[in-house]
Amino acid sequence: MTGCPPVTDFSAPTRPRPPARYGSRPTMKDVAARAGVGLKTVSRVVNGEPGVTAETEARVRAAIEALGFRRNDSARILRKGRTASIGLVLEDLADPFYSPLSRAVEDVARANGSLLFTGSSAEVPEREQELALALCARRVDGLIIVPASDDHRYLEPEIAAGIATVFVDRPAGLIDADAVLTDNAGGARAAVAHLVAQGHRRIGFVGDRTHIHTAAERLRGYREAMASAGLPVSEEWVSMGCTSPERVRPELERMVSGPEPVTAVFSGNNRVTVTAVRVLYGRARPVALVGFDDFELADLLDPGVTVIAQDPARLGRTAAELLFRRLEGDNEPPRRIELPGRLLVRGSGEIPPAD
Amino acid sequence: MTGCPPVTDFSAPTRPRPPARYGSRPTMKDVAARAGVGLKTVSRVVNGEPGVTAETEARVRAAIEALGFRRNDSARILRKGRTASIGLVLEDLADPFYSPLSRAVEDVARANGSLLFTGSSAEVPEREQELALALCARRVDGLIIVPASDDHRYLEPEIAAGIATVFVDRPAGLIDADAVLTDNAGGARAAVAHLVAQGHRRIGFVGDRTHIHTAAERLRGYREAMASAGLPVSEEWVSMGCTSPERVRPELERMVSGPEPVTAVFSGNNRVTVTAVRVLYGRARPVALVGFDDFELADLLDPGVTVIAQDPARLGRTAAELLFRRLEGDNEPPRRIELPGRLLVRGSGEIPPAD
DNA sequence: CCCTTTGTTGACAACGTTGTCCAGTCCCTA
DNA sequence: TAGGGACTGGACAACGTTGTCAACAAAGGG
Repeated sequence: MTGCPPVTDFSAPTRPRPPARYGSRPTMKDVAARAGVGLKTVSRVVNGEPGVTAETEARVRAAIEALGFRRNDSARILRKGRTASIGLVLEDLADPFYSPLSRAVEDVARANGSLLFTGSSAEVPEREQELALALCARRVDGLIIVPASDDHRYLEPEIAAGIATVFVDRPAGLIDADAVLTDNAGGARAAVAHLVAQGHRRIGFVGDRTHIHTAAERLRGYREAMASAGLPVSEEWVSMGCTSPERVRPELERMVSGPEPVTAVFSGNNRVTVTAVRVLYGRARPVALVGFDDFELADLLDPGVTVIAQDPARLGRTAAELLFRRLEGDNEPPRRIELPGRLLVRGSGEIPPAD
Repeated sequence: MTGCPPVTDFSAPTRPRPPARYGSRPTMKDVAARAGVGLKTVSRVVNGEPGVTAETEARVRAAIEALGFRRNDSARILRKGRTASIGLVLEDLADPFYSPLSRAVEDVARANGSLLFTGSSAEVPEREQELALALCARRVDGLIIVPASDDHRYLEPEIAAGIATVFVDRPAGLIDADAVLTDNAGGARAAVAHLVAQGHRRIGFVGDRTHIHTAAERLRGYREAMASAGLPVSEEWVSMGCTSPERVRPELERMVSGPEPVTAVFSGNNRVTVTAVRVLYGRARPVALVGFDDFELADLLDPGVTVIAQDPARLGRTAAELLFRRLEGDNEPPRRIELPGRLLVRGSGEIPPAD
């Protein structure tokens, strides 16, 4: 963050690195020559295939050790067809929400003997496409994508060619594909119903851009819950497109101090919630708050923040498991799996209406 | 977390997935045949090499489009030697501390035209080795490792064979290799000096297992700062090996209520700090707290938590940049880069001594 | 009109591995 | 001693791409 120069320690020169020529690695042929056996025999030893005398195997292993040989998996992949790797395209690797998700995907991949390519789209549709297609060119066996774009037709040839694809957190656009989502509308309904149950009648909603699927769904849930409680919704209480703290803050100020001030706010995501805490906490007239998405330390604040928690690890695990089922030959039509959200009651959502 | 079954929506069957045979993808040969040109001409078009008529190129492109061809990078890699991919071995993908670090590494990789393999060691040394060697077998061009083991001699043949390797957050064990670290001892000294400056004389330290390099360094910094302030350290005030909240809690209780109670605590990492907040906040006799590592919302608590902040994004960026310099042929002897920590004053570290 | 130059194109080997298939060797039985 | 089975080892092609090099056509100069 700051411009402080790094403290660099040029320690005493030691073993100088060899010139790092790539082709200098020994191959099976070299091992075979050194061990005085055929090429295929080395292959057999390396892959633990049967049909090699203990004595021959020992000779081969000695040669491997001596030369520092390691099998070149690129060549192996080319020959075998399967790459034993999958790709994960996230919206933003730096967002902690995706940490448990990535980890869960990795665990499932590992259990299935696969390595994991990871990349961020940074919410830029072109970058998502570029990344996904680069992974396809590497011939990953499958792809797990948190969409940043609304149009995934570019993946059709890839899917047709057999690259299994599962979307997470948001559904695919314009193609019919597997998706694992949180029940956003249901979660939003639960959040609003909870506030209604505390006696609130004027409830605000602050959310992200409408074209983002999760944001739209949560808005829908909000409206449905208000409607089914028989409560009117003033458009003054709804604010979409709040992508940064600077946009959230004035909207909230307006809602709580207008002619018909809201007594409770339902915030549409993590970032909005944090800003809402900063704005709403410590006001003379307390405002109730329920947020969508849990965040670390939400329970340490005073009062704790009541939220609808998603389970990112479970999203990731479910998606990865579905992916590997597909890779094992499951040819059922595309499936949509919705995981429930959970209401975590911590205090901020239980503040009664001020009037 | 809960055992709720997912709500599965079997939507109407649509385009049934093709049998997903891997070998079914068209190759350059197929494209060449369809376009009525030679193999190499297709290669030229795909790679944007000069020497192809506009008319021929159009024919080739049409064939590519019609067949849904995409270059097989596995084969390309085998032929060219460079994989244009690097590996990142983390201690735990699910730890949010590594999110910005991963992202920074990814950004640098992307800028250098590389893809990123990611994996977690889960702090298990064998798993770190297994993962790192698997990445080497894939012939990644380079490796960035957050060590979980104390012995990295297993990497010597790989490094000798030209796989550039940079360690982050903790140095390599028993080999001489590039490392990018935070100045842990320096940060710890700054933390303790800050508490001393507030008038504290009995300061406790709670840290992770001693064999973890960062924990040991922070302990060293604590002792050095106490010594240079001329303050004695009772061993009652020092507690290492605190890996879980359950172990931290009793240690803290003991320190603040013993015969010589500490008036301030320096907590050795993120997780310890969070537990310390839970234990220490709201006590009748307030205890000052400075933590190593920043965490989200540390400023929202009351009082805000004073910390020594690392800059994980900068750690990642620096390591990745060093790695790519090595890949470009920088053969200088291994380097150790230490980045400074920053003291963020928020309140908890400025509580004066209670007595 | 022939020779050279320039520009376009394709045949072929190579990258390092694995699958197929055949040739030995050994031992056992007839 | 010959024949057969079981086991071990190796030659060779193939995976899909790119680098090398040579062939060929068109164009330009003498």
